[in-house]
Amino acid sequence: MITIKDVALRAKVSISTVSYVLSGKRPISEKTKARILTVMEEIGYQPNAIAQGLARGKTGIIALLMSSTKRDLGKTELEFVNGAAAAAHEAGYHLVLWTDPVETPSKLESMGQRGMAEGVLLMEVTMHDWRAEVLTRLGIPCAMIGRPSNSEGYAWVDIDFEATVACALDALESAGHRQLVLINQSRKTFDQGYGPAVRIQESFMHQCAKRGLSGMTVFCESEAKAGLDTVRLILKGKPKPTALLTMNDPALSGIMHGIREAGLAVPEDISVLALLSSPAVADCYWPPLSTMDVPGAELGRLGITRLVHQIEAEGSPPESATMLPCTLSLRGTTAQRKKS
Amino acid sequence: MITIKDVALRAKVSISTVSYVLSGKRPISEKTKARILTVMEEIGYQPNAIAQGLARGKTGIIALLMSSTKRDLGKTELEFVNGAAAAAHEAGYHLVLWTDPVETPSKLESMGQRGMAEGVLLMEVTMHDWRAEVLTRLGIPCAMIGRPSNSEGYAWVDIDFEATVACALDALESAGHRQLVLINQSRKTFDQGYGPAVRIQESFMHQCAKRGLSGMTVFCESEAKAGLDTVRLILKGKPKPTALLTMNDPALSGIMHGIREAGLAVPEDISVLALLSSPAVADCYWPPLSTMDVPGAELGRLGITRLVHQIEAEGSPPESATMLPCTLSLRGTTAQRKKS
DNA sequence: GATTACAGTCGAATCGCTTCGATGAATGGT
DNA sequence: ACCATTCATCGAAGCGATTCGACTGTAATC
Repeated sequence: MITIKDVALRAKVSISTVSYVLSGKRPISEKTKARILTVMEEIGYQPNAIAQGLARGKTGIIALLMSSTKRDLGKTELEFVNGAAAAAHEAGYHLVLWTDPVETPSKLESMGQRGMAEGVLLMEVTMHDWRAEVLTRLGIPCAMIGRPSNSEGYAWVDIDFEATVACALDALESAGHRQLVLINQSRKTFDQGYGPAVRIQESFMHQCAKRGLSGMTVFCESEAKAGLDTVRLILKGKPKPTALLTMNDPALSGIMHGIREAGLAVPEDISVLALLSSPAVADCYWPPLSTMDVPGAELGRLGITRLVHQIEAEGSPPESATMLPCTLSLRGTTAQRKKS
Repeated sequence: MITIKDVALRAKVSISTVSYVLSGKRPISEKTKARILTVMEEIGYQPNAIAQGLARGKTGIIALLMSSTKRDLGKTELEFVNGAAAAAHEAGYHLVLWTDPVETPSKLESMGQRGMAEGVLLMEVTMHDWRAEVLTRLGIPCAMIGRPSNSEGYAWVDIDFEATVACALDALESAGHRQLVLINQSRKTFDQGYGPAVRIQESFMHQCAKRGLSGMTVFCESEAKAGLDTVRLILKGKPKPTALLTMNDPALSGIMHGIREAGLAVPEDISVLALLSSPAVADCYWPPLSTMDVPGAELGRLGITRLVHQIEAEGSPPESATMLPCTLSLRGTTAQRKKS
């Protein structure tokens, strides 16, 4: 391994001088600087990141903590990761993946206190998530993608669920729809306090009431079969909905099939709008789904930005929390309500 | 920060004794050991990973190098990551994501030589990938998911394309299909030497010839619209295929739609088998797609296993390279050829 | 012409831990 | 009773950087 010592020896200067050339924290004459730089080039010197980490007490590593409950990442989570990785890189940090489930505070402590990561970005945050609290107590900077019910004083970014629902309802309402059903994720997911499931449902109920729309919600396991069953039940019900909002990508195929099975056409007889989905999913269907797309990459980026702020401006309060709305993409599954 | 020194002071032993308790590399009396362990517990000591890394010259970090060409990961790549992350954790390593594009050897060198990662796992390997070569020259252990044309002497795991194609053709042939078309990815992807695109096509042509099947191949951009165009062209052609094999998930929706548009029913009139796909994608369609699923997670795990072997058994030759076949899932888009 | 001020450089301490060699005490064989 | 082991422990030297204080000239100030 080529060390700073080799450079110093060969350039006939002291180690510290080499270091100052690198950091620029003290003036070094142009002549010396040029000589040192040349030597570095010649012997291919690269400062050792670990040693730097030890010496200056910062490692340049950010941990991405995923899966408090779920084991695998989905398409959307993946976008968080992509966005976060890009942003971390731009901010000069490495991103390490912590995928091991963190069930207990002490486990989190043992991961955090080992000094590898300067900060932690939390994903899949639930309503009663304790991780940010534990980390903060340990003095480890952290930020969240998503937020717990008590998010006061923490750094986070999240989807603006209220705005997302508002946007979805605007579109549907102006197309004449009055009878709506929201197909949420499973009851279990909801009860576990999964933020999107809880907040979308809350906003939906609240806004339907305010607008005088008939809005029902149902839970549905995340798989095609469950979607089929759910939709059968819905279409058997009394006031048939003219539009379905879904929060459950894995169930979509069953849902779409169930609708057709009932002899209904999409979007002529019934509209379908997938919330918190993505273009990639939308394009799997025919007609392509109308969706409200999660700004995954942006959330990832923003999460890192917030975290880096926490790390570098220690002491100062977190930057203002940010909520990003999903963007509406009307494709082929939404239409004006049929005058029947 | 609580250091080993604090533990030593409080337990009235030397620093080295504490270290030996932790590593077990020298015998320590039960009494002393117990006392030290107690102190650690009391003051909540956690060894500093960075300092350990510096001192023993190994960091416990593995880098996952993605996106030499593509910018974002897809579903399958995602599974690699998941599998790799899990395996890395089990082997006691951290996984850091290197997402910045590595266009030049020197860029790779500068990343690698900084001593942060002990080894590198390469993803999205193309036929003429130079990264493994560069890393090997630098003495940095590496392994690949996928393989270049000259894979001799490197550690890699890959899909067994030959077996995958064989399995697919077995299924189709025994269902009476003789006229096949393979819809590959784009010509550009193929020309860039993307392994799966090249090898599947090779195997397909070769095996069709051997079996006396009529096998054509076409390129198709990775988007729904291109799929539609491609399928229109195919169905206009002379000897109409009775089965389509696809290697292009993003184009699938267009392909499926194009078939229906031509008045054909799947699977009655024409079978569709998606190669290198996944259940999640299959379930988006109706009927659910028959697929050959990539064992993504296993490949990720195996890649890490190979890499860890490289790291820990330095000098010894790489373990035998492994190829895993995709598994056939017959769902709703394949059927016996219609006797017309 | 003595004084102050920097620019430019060096040496040594430090970060938290591992590990080698040395030391002293206890054990065992004869 | 003596020498050779083995056990348990300590001190000190790294690992590869950063950074503080000190030192040496040379230029500017009064």
